[in-house]
Amino acid sequence: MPELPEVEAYRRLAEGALDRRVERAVIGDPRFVRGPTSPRHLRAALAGSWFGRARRHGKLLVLDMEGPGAGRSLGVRFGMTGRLLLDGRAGVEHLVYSSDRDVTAWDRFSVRFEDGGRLVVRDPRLLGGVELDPDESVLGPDALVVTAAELRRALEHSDVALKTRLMDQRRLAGVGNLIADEVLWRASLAPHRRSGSLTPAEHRRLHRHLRQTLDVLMARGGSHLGDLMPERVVGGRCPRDGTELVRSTVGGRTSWWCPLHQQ
DNA sequence: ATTGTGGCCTGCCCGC
DNA sequence: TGCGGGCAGGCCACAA
Repeated sequence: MPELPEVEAYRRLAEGALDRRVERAVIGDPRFVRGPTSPRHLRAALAGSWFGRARRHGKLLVLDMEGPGAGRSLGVRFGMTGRLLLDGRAGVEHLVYSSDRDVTAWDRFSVRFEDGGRLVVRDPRLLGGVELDPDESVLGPDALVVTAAELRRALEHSDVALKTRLMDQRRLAGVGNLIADEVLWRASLAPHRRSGSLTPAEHRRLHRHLRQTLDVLMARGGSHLGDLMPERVVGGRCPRDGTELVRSTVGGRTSWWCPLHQQ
């Protein structure tokens, strides 16, 4: 599913859409337009402009506009099944929990450029969305570049479960359910640990594994390519020590973890 | 302010 | 073979 590694791949793909004048935007499903802006207003804001920059903040892709719409930006969220295509090419080939089928009915939003190319957001389940001028100030530091001090500030002084806090996009932006399980497994920390209970050594360990895990998953090409992922099934075993994994719900999310080495 | 919960959305998988 | 129930989780509205 689109967590930070996928959205980063989408961002790189979207760089191929820069400096190409928009002929028109096509709203495939009005429900996909989020925020206070109407679909009609969004179309008007995009027509004739072009994107000058493709940025990523956590799981949010931000396309800064130039030309008539200079100063505005288009935010794209991919939910758990969203895919980005540019001129028919996909940013990510495979998405777990989504469908890899080529169904144009799932094209919820697209931008047609004057050169004839298209940037398409394809999302079977409509869990993503596009928003004009998304509020980025509500997002925590990006997980890919978060410093140890920032991560500690995001986690300390809280009785909430560690995993819940890691996935709170206002505290730390970019970590979703699969990556949270993978990082905690690598860092030997139990998902239900109180967020504020980490020792300085555990803070350092978690920060190191967060950065390392994101690097590994981006190199492998997806958030679903972690070492723990194949074992996130009934009867799955810890790849490190062979212990049968426990499945529980933490913060309303399905969590798999090793009861032996994650504490 | 912070935290928890339920609902949205729909393709896909499994069991009958 | 077709059918229906359950499942997946990011995000948001809402409640406490």
